[in-house]
Amino acid sequence: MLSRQAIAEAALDVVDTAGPDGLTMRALADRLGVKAASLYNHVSGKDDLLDDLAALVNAEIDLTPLDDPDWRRGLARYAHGYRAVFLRHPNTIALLARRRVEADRQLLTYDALLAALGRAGLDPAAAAEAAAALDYLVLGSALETFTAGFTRGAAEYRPRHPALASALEASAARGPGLDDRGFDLALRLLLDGLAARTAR
Amino acid sequence: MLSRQAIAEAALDVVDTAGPDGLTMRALADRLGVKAASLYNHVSGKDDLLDDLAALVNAEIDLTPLDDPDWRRGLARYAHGYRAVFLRHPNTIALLARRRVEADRQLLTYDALLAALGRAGLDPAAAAEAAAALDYLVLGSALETFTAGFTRGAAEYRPRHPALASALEASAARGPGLDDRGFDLALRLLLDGLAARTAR
DNA sequence: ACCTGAACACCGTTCAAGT
DNA sequence: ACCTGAACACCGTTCAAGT
Repeated sequence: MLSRQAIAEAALDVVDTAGPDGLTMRALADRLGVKAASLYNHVSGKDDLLDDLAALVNAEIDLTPLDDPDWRRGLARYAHGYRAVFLRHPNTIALLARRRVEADRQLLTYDALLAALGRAGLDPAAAAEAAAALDYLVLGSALETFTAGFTRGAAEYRPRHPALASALEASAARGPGLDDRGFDLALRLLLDGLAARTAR
Repeated sequence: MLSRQAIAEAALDVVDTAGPDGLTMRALADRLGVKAASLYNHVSGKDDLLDDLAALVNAEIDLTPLDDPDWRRGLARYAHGYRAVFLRHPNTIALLARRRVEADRQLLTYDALLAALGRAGLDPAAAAEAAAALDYLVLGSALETFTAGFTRGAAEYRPRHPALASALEASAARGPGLDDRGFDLALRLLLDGLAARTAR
């Protein structure tokens, strides 16, 4: 009944609902109807569990857009899908950040991305830089959610931080989704720039 | 002797040397030559302490480049300085991510950035998107350090992940600093794109 | 082979007691 | 006003004991 797979899935559930700090071995065991000590028959410790969790989240990333013959459209779709995964599981980011890339699935993801960048016309060194840039953008946008940081209304910021107030106000007038628009803007400019480079 | 300021500075020291998990109230008190319970005379709890820590790290960001009459150069320098701060304190990122922006100094930072983007010719809504994009890039690049994730050599990746192996190999031939180059690339393309927009 | 109870050294936090 | 010792409910992890 209990298995690495089942444990990882339950862990993702717990993190999604209870936050990064809510993922304790005891809470996880509870969700699985078992005692904390039992988990150690299947994972060597919490660190090992987090590796499984990273693999599980990574497996949700759709790689098929990378096969799109229109590489620009493919990369845009891939990046959006990549970001959507972490927006679905925002609590995992702080938990999984700065871990080494070891899961097979994760290596596969980077390999597919780099291959796609190569087919787009970038040499391997340039592809590495572009992949890093894409990674930064996706993870940064999922990590930070610019908007959520500002808890007060524009009017409250106005007296002491007028540029901030105007920006939040003007952005709200365009509707919600400043984070999405900021990401789209950066992604578009990045892909524009890459297209200009491959054209040369 | 003991003060919020002294506690926050000691906390940054502890985080830098002992990692995010190493920052415990007991370890922090130890470094200050005091008992853990004493800290609660100055901060209301660990969460309060992390707010101070966020403000302290944010205060290291140099805002003077934003006054540069050459806005493109100014934004580039600001972004590099911003990133340098988090590269100096990488352990703080996972700790401070996804917290609301409440410290005065942090609000000031965003206000100054948005004002600079306004002077560059962006309307407030566009400035907000550009600021978000810059934020994503800086935090993502500081969070992830693309290179550090791959612990094995290119040769080891080759059989199963050839594009990854080639990219790592070609990048290493250009010298270390793939993370810096990836960030520089994304920043350049982003600023190029913004310049094209303000020109219109 | 796998689950459990009990124990270990650790957390954050509270609070009465000291000075 | 501020520091301390002791205690609380919690951690991750180990291990002998059960089945």
